[in-house]
Amino acid sequence: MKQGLHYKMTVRLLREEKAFGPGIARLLEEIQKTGSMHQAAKNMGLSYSKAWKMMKTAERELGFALTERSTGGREGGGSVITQEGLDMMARYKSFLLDLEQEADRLFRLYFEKEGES
Amino acid sequence: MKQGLHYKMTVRLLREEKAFGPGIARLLEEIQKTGSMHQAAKNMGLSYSKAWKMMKTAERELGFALTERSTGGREGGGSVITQEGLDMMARYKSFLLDLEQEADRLFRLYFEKEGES
DNA sequence: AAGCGTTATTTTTTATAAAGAATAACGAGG
DNA sequence: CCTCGTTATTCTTTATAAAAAATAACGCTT
Repeated sequence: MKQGLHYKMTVRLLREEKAFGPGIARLLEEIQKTGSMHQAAKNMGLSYSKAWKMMKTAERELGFALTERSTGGREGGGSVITQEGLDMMARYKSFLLDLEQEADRLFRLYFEKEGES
Repeated sequence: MKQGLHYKMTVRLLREEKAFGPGIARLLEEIQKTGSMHQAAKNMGLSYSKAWKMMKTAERELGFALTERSTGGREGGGSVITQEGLDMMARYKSFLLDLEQEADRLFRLYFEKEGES
């Protein structure tokens, strides 16, 4: 099938550097599911070291922890999302969802209507 | 000054590959100003070879020419935007402008209001 | 004490993107 | 026929990003 013209939008939050975007959002979702940053990275086809750096940068830029992480123990440890992390996830998701709705509308308006007056 | 939290949005049009985005949009603007793809690339700190590839890819994906380009002549040749190119520029710009307005509103709503009920 | 699977961190390797260099063609004008 | 500043194209080099590898620490369980 021949692909039609479409759009792709990405939204990132920044302070001095990248603080929150699609990558960290997805990572947090996977952490919620798995309880582990290691498994989360694996699930999204991302190297653990990259995931760890993303998390570190995001938390530094935001100024608060997105996850509470612990090492050791029977299961080796794990990660849980903090309350502030959950809050960020929710805000970002809402922001994106609402914006996508408008983007869809505008794309149709400017690229698919073909001036039917 | 310490940078506050803000957002950055990018919007691209695609078919199979990238067809139109901020790069090609800026390039076309500079071509309009200068009449030359060479000078346009230079103005935006882009290598000519990269600019040329962008143009080639964009036109192949869109299926029509964004610029009419000519070599030779006293001034060496140059590039002018086609009618369809102007049309794309206008649509993309409007799309982005309208969308940014909504994004600003939503960013304030979800990240700056802090729930004053 | 040993094992487990995690987080933490740095270093090395690989992959990808862009820049840069090099060459040719073009065509009006001198 | 020579010059000029473009476009056109490919190849090589450099820069950047990500992956991969290698250790270590951790703390619960056996």
